[in-house]
Amino acid sequence: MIGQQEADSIERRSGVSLWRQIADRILQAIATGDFAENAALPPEVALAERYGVNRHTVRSAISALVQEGVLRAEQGRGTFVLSRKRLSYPIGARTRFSTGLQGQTSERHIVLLSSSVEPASQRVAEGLGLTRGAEVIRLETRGEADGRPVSRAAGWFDARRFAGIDKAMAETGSITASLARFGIDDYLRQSTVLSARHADAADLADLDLQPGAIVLVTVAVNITPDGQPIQFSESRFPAERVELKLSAL
Amino acid sequence: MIGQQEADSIERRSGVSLWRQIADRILQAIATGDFAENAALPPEVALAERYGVNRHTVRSAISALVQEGVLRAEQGRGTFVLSRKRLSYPIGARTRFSTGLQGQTSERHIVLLSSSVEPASQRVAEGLGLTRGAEVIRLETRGEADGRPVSRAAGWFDARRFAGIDKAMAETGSITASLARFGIDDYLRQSTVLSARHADAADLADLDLQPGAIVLVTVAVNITPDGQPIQFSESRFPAERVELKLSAL
DNA sequence: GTATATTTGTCCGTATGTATA
DNA sequence: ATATACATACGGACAAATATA
Repeated sequence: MIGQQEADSIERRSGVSLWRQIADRILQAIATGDFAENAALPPEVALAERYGVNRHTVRSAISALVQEGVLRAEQGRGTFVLSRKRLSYPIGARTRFSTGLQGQTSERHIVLLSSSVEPASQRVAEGLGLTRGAEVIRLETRGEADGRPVSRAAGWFDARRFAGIDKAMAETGSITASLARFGIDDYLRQSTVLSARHADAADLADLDLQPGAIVLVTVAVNITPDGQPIQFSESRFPAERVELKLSAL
Repeated sequence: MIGQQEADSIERRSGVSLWRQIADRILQAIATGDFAENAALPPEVALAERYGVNRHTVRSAISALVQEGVLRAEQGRGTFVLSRKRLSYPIGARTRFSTGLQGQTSERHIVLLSSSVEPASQRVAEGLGLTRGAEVIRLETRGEADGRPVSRAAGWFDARRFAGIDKAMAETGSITASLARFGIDDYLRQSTVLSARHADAADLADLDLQPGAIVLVTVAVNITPDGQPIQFSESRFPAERVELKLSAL
């Protein structure tokens, strides 16, 4: 026999593009365990030879699977099979970062990335019941669990009522604890709007994602039990690592 | 002057790849209105000449923007700028398709695509409080608004309690009306788990999407007011057309 | 620490296929 | 039918990041 022929070989002019056939073969290999989770795929040139195509054709297949969140390619290192387990992040009347992930991770915390004072944009002003342009404090945070980023959030607060919350946040590492310093013992989620999109450049950097990754985006308003809006927020979650579990609001 | 030089020309060996620079230029052109919504972009060869690169480099840029949900390429026709308005689909204690979209669309309805009887899988059985393998009726539906698909759902019901719900659904075009025939006047959303992923081949066909599109996925259980589970469902929403608005559960 | 090899990323050019106008 | 425009595939060259000797 001259030349190894695989049982389920790729076919030219079959109506299905070569790169798609190769991508499906790789998916199959992952499903059957031929390529284990977190394991490195053979180099592109090796795959090209195995499937009898040009390296660029293999690259198209890999590129598609990177987009689909199955693989991760790292220049100079290799291409790896991603793991598929997700954290379940609860969203409900009392959405809190740390307590929500309890039991799912051995460690979790919030890092304050930056804070600033700025005039309220239209949507922030609406959410907080302020006039547009009123001063608000903006806190940029990242949530991490077991060393991996699981959320990236911007929170806005009325600068007059919550002057110094940036300092409180830096010291406590907790929104809940920071609000407590201002006499807020309890707060509720008033509204949440949820969407999904591809990660932009900032998301990629903040959440350590690969181009093509998906982020879940929540835009929310928190209020006191008696109905005063206290926080407007936009959060982004890497869809490959997090799912959102809606509980009673 | 030999050769037109644009003010903000693309730069080689600037650290940013040519295709990314071109993608950003296209984004900018859309933002400034140079390329209007739903308008066709110039052909690839024209863009290649405009930016002084090979056609493949333009293709890389376009490909990235298609992935990002900004453009839509149609073989033989052209490449088009997508519109960015989204429907806001409410999810809450009483999530209903038709009433939820009222006011946002002039027309909306549910199409029953298929129905079948099958043994309950593990997760369906758990959701409905049945034993695994118990007979369940599965309804496949698509929600459409103003002629465009906005959701694709599979719903499972206990086959003994809801025998004939497939027929009811075909006649009424409404889950709520169908359940009413079985004496269910009201039902509540017990749980919802939300995730996002790239559309697979079935999603692309069902929802009329382009490869690389994102779908929001909800897995939910509906119960009667006294707590009996009646429906397990998995719904997929095209993220480019729908956002989810969480209301009180 | 440095050179070398490995591996993925970018860009070009060419040819051909396929869908649409 | 013909032309247009996007899609696929190949081949080559070099750059950039990483791993290894």
